[in-house]
Amino acid sequence: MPDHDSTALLSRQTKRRRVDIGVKRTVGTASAFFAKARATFFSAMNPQGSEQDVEYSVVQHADGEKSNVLRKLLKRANSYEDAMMPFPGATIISQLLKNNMNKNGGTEPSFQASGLSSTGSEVHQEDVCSNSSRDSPQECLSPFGRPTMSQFDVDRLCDEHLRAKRARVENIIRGMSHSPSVALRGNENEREIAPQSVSPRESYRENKRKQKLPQQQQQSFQQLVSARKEQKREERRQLKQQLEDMQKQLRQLQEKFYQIYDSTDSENDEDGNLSEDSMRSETMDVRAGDSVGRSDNEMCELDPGQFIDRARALIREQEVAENKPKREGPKEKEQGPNAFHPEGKHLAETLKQELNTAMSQVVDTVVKVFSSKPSRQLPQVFPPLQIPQARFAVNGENHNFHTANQRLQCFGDVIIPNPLDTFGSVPMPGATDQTEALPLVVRKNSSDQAAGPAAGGHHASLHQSPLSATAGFSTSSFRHPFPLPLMAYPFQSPLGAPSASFPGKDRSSPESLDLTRETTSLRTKMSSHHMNHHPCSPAHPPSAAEGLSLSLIKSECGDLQDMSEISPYSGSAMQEGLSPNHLKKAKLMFFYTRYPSSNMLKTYFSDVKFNRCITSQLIKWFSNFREFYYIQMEKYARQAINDGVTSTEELSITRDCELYRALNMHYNKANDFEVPERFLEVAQITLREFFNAIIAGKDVDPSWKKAIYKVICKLDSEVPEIFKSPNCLQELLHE
DNA sequence: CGCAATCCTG
DNA sequence: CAGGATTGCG
Repeated sequence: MPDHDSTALLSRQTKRRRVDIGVKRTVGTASAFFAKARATFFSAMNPQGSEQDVEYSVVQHADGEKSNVLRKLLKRANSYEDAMMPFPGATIISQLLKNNMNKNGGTEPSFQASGLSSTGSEVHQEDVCSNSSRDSPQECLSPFGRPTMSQFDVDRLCDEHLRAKRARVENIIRGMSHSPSVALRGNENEREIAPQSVSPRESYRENKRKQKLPQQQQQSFQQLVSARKEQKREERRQLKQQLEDMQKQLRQLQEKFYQIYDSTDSENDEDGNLSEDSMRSETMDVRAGDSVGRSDNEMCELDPGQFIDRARALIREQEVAENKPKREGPKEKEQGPNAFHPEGKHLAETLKQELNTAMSQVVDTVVKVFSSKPSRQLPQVFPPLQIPQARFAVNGENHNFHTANQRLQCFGDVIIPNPLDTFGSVPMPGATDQTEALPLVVRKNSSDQAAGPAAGGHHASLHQSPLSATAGFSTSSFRHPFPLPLMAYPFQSPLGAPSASFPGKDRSSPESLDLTRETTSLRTKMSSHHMNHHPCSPAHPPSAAEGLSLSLIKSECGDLQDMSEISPYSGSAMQEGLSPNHLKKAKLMFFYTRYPSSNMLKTYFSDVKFNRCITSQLIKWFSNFREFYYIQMEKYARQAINDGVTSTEELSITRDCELYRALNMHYNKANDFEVPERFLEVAQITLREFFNAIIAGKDVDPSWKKAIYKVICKLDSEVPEIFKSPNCLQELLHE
């Protein structure tokens, strides 16, 4: 006779007996996989990537002269950009410009992307410092809080050339009565003095100190993540605004340009005006057309393709504006104004050329950034992603909004390797489009870079600097074990958005942050495992501890092995953690498969950057699902027995039975998913198995469930293809 | 030994 | 649901 006290029975049966049902272990993290990941990883560090960076920087420097022209004109844009600092990725153009502008200050926060080429990072650091100005510590950090990691020697190589060009351009600009030349010269002085007055060593030390700053900002990561969605939209909007702003500045320049014609060539008064007018009208036309599609709303939803078109239009507009005087001038007057004024001609040509080139470059860069990722045409520094392209084809979580975000996320990734963008290399942890916070799940140490091989090898520098090397940091001062660049981004965390609280603020009650349970777990884990190693951590306010939790967790997870795993840079579109949505998806998948293999999980969670932690967690999830499932089955079976049921025929599972409701409540709480019929069948079989086993008194055997497990594990059915889509939830639940 | 499944606990 | 413990396989 079965024990009527099921509770007692259960506890009695809970002798530590492994009920391994012998389900074949599908190992997705086999060594072969490691090898693959490693290969990818190394390929990511191939010298070509680094050299490419350098080349880019050279180009960029050569363009320095152009910045001088634009510098003044864009000054306002610059201040605007400052206002936007909180929005890291948003200031692509501004940053590009700033790169150039900063040249005069002798500081070159740009090209930090070179940090990617780890090998040179240390060597270059001295350069950086030799150039960094002592009185502006901020300059060692990018506006995004990213510490300056390296500086290319090419800076100096170009210096002479740049100065010559700069002098020329400045000369030209001085001729423009309305242009303030003070700022220019001031900058120039700075540039002349600052770099040489600081010894490289001193600067280096100083630089190192400064680099610690970002670490504290790590705390903002959580909020950052939660805010990323908002940020993306804001980012996009800001970027477009900047483009517009640049347009304005360009127009102003052009106006000045024509004013000069007026003042220097009174004879050509009419001509000049005409040209200007025509230019204006044309510009206005373009703008009028533009503005139609430029409402904030539309901008948010503007898809990269459109954006490219718009950018091209911008270029065209500029070209038109600049070519007009050239053609029309000579046309209306046999000999254009230029003919009479060689200097004016020179000015015109120079300005046109430089403006055109500079502007085109900027725009092209932005466009490239926008367009490259969606097509997965990543720069060489990025190893080919193994994730199926389909993932991106399917994007569009029902809302255009999400689509845009997903692309933006790509955007964030792409700018990383772009040496032209100082801040581009700032990782965009929130670069994912998910609305959920990053759980940061960690359980065991892991060394493999499973499915994320691609994601893995992005930043050579990160990979190259072994954690062990930086581990020394993580002592009393709670320094971050990561390579410094990693800590940077939290600074500018746009967190501002959703979680109004700012990262920098100390937070006595982390819970108020709407932290996910995972986060809490992390904290727990951290305290239980790492506090010893970080004597100071207990003293830190929750905020600080929290900031570290990510890195700590990750380092634990990575176990000092594959840096790519802990690199927030890993930057691909892959999520580094499992989100609540992933959990939900897993639960729904449970309706189809109770015993998914790790490979299957990788297939169906293709948007997740798999590593051992993630794999284990997913497996654990399904283990938990099974646990609940079997417990319910056993409970229900015993209940049926107690209710006098004697035949399995009487046991059936319908959509309105208690057991089903319990299961549905657990795996499909929102009840927004139609549970497949097959699941009912399996559940019924399971129930009957339990029933029969209990009736037969098999439950006296400590491992009596094992037989049932064996049966059930064969009943897995195919998971619908739609679950392979990262956005399957939206697609499934809105059908 | 690492991994995974399960059991158990919180 | 996660962490820890236990167990057993390869």
